Amino acid sequence: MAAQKEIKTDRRNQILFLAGEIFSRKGFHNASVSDIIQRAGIARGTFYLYFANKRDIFDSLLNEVVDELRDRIRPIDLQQGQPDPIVQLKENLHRVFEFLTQNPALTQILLHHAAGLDQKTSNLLKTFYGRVLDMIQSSLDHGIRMGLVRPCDTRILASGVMGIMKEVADQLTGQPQQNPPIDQVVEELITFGLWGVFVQPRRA
Amino acid sequence: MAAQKEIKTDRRNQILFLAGEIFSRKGFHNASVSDIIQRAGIARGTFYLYFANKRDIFDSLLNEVVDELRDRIRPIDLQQGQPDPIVQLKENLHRVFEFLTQNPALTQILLHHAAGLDQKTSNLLKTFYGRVLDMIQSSLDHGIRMGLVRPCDTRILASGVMGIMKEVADQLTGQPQQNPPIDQVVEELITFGLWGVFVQPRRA
Amino acid sequence: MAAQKEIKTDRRNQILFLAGEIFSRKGFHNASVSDIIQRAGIARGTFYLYFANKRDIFDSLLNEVVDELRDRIRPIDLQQGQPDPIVQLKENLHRVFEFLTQNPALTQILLHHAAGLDQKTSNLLKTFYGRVLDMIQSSLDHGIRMGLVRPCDTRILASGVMGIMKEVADQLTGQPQQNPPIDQVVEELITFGLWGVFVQPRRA
Amino acid sequence: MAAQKEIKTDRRNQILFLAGEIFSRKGFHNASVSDIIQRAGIARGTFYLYFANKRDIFDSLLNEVVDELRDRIRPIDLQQGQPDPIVQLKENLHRVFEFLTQNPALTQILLHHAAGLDQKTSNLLKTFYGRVLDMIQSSLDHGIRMGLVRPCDTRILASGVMGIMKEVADQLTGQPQQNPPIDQVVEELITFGLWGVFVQPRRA
DNA sequence: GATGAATGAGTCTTCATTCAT
DNA sequence: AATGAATGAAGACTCATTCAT
Repeated sequence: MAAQKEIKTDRRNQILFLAGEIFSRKGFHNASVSDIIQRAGIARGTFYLYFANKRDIFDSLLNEVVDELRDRIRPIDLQQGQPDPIVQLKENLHRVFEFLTQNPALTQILLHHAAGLDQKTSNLLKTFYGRVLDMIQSSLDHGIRMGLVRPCDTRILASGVMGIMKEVADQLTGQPQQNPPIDQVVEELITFGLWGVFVQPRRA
Repeated sequence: MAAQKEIKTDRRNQILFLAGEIFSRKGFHNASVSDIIQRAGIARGTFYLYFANKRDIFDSLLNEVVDELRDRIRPIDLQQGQPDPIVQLKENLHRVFEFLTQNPALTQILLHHAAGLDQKTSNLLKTFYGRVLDMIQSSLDHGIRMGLVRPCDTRILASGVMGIMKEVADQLTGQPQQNPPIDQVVEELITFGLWGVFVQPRRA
Repeated sequence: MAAQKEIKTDRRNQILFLAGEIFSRKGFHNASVSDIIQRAGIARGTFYLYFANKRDIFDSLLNEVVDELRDRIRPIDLQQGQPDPIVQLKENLHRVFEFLTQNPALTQILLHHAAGLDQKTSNLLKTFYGRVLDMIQSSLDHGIRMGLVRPCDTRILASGVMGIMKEVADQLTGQPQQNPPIDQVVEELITFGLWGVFVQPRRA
Repeated sequence: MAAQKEIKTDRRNQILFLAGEIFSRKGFHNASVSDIIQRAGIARGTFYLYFANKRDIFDSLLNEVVDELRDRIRPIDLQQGQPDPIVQLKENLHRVFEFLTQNPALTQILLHHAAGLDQKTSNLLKTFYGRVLDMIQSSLDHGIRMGLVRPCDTRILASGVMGIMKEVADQLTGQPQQNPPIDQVVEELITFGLWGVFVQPRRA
C-alpha cells in the first residue's frame, strides 16, 4: 500500500517535473495538456488521474516554489547570541539562490508565467511578495532605528532590493549557462546593497 | 483629407488605449477581442478595420512602450562640457519613470504580459533589455576605469540595477495609488545605487 | 435624362464587364465585392447603387450569357424552302461559338461557376440546358423518322452532343490562346457528329 | 490494434461518405462543417480528429475520384496479342462509368464543385484532364497513322470526346433516376464516336 | 450620385475535459 | 489504473451590406 502510494507519488512528481519544463518554456496558455502528456509519455486520461485540470498542475508547481522560498527566507533575528545580521542575510540569500538555480524552470514560472494568470494567482503572488517586501522593509526600518542604516524611504528601497533579487534570479536561470558560484553572487549583491558602487564614501 | 486621417488615427488610438487597459488587467490570452470591442463600444468588424488581428494590437502597444523607452534612455556622455554623469543618470531615470507612471497599463503589459507570448516577442524583449543591460554594464565598466566605481562583477550589478528599475516601476504602476514624486524616487534610487544603505563607510 | 440614363447604363455595364473577369477567374465565392470595386475603381457604396447585392451582379452576368445563347440557338426548320438542315445546324453552332469565344469570361462563368451556387441558379441552368437537350434530342428523333439518322438512344446521344459543345467551348475560352477559326471548328464537329472518326463505313 | 485501426478508418470513411453527399449537393462553400457533423451525428471536435480542416476532407474526396479514375483509365495497347483496340476502349469506358454511376456524389463533386476552388485544385484538375485529353488525342493520332481513323483535327475531337464523357457522366449521376445499363450506354457512345449519327456513309 | 467607415451575422478552428472500455 | 476517442464551449476572423455625410 505504501509502495503503491509511493509509485503514485513518483509518477505524479515525474509529470510535475516535466510539466514544469514545458510551462517554463511556453507559459501557461501556450503549453497544452497535449504537450505535457506527450512529454511525459502518458495518456490523456492518465493526466487527469493525477491532476484535476491544467490549472491544478500549474498551481502545484507554483506552490512548490512559493512554499520552498517561504521556508528558506527567514526573518533576521537581532537578538543577542544570534549570528551577525549580515551573516543571516547572506544565509538567506544563499538559501534562496541555491534553490532557484537548482530549479530554473520553477524560477522562470514564478518570475514570468504566474503574474496575470487570474485573480487567484495574482493574490497568491501579491501575498508572497508582499510578505517578503514587508520583511525587507521592516529590516531596513529596524536598521535605521539601530543606527546601522541611513535614513531613507524604506518602501522604495525595499522594492529595489526585491527587484535586484528577482532580476538576478532571472539572469541566473534564464538560459542554460555557466554561472558564477552562488557565494560570489551573494557577496556582490550584499556589498552593492550596503555600500553601493561609488568609491567615494557618502558625506552626511 | 488630413482631418479624415486624423479622425482615423484618433479612433485607432482610442481603441489602442482601451485595449491597453484590458490587456494590462487580463493579459493577452485572457483578454478577448470581445472584451476590447465592448469596452471601446465598437462593432467586431470595426476592430479589424484598425488592426489586423489580436496580436497586432498587442504588438502595437508593446512597441509603443519599447520605442518610447528607447527614446528616453540615452547613453551617458562623458565628454567634457557635458553635464555631470550623475545628473545625466538622474535625467534618464526621470524620463523613464515619468513615462511609465503616466502609462501604467503599458508598464504592466511590458513587465508582466509580454514575456513568453511567443518567440518573436521574446526576442524583442531580449533585445531591448539586453541593450539596456549592456548600457548599464558599460557605464559601470567605464566608471571603474575612471576610478569612480569600485571594482565589481559588473554583469551581476547591471542586472541588479535593472531589477531595481523594473520592480520600482512595477510598484509605481501596479495599482492606482498615491506615489511619491518622481524626483524623490529617483533621488532615493541613485543614492541607493551609489552608496547603498549602510551608514558605515566601506573599508578598502 | 436620356443621356443621364445612358451614363448610368454605361457605368453599370463597365462594372458588369470587369466583374465578369473577376468571377470568371475566381468563381463566385472567392471573388469578393472588394475585388470588384477595386478593379472598377469605385467606392463600396457605389457598387450597391447599381446592383442590389453580390448575387445580383452575378445573376446579371449569367442571364446575359443564357439569354444571348437562347437567342442564337434556333430550332432547325425542316419545312420546304428552308436551308438544308445541316446548314442550319452549322449556322447555329457558328452563332454560339462566335459569341462564346468573344466572351470568354462569360463562358467560363456559365461552364464552371454557375453550377451548384444555389437552387435558383441550378434551376435556371437545368431549364436552359434542358431546353437545348430537348432540342437536340427532338432533332435526332426527327432525323430518325425521316430516315436521315440511324436509330439510336437519342437521350444519350443528345447528352453527348451537348457535352461536345460544352467541352469545346471550354477549350476555346479556357485560356488566352490562338484558336482555329470558328468555321473550321464547326466543320470538324459536324463531321464528327455525323460520321464519327472511323474510316470504315458502318455495316447495317 | 488492427481492429482499432479499422474502426478509426471506418469512422473516417463514414464521415467522408456523408460529407461527399453534402458537398455534392451544396458545393464546397455552401456546405458548412456544421452540415457535415450534423449529418454524421458527431461532435464538432470529432470532425477535426479525422480531418485537418474543411479543405482537407474535400481534397480527400476529390483525390479519391481522381485516383480511382486514373486507375481505371488505361492506355490502349496496340501490340499484337492484345484485345482489339475497340474492345479495350469499351473496357475503359465501362470501368469509368461503372465507378462514376456507383459514386454519383463524387462524380458531381468532380464535375461541378472542384473547378475554381483555388489554384491548387485547378492544377490538379488541369493535370488530370490534360492527361486524359492527351491519351485520347494520341489514340486518334495513332489511329490516323494506322489508317483506321480519318484525318482530322485531333485536338478538337479529343476535347469533343472528353466532353461526351463528362456530360454523359453528369447525366447519369445528376439525379437519382433509372439509368440504362452501362453496357448499353458504352455501346451507344462508341458507335456514335466511330460512325456518328448519319445513315449515309461518308464519301471521301 | 458617390463615398467609405461601421456593422454583425456567420464560420471555422482549438483544446481542456470526460468517460466508456 | 490506464487509455484515447469523443465532446462542445469558446473565441478569432471575414465579408456582404448599410447609411450618415
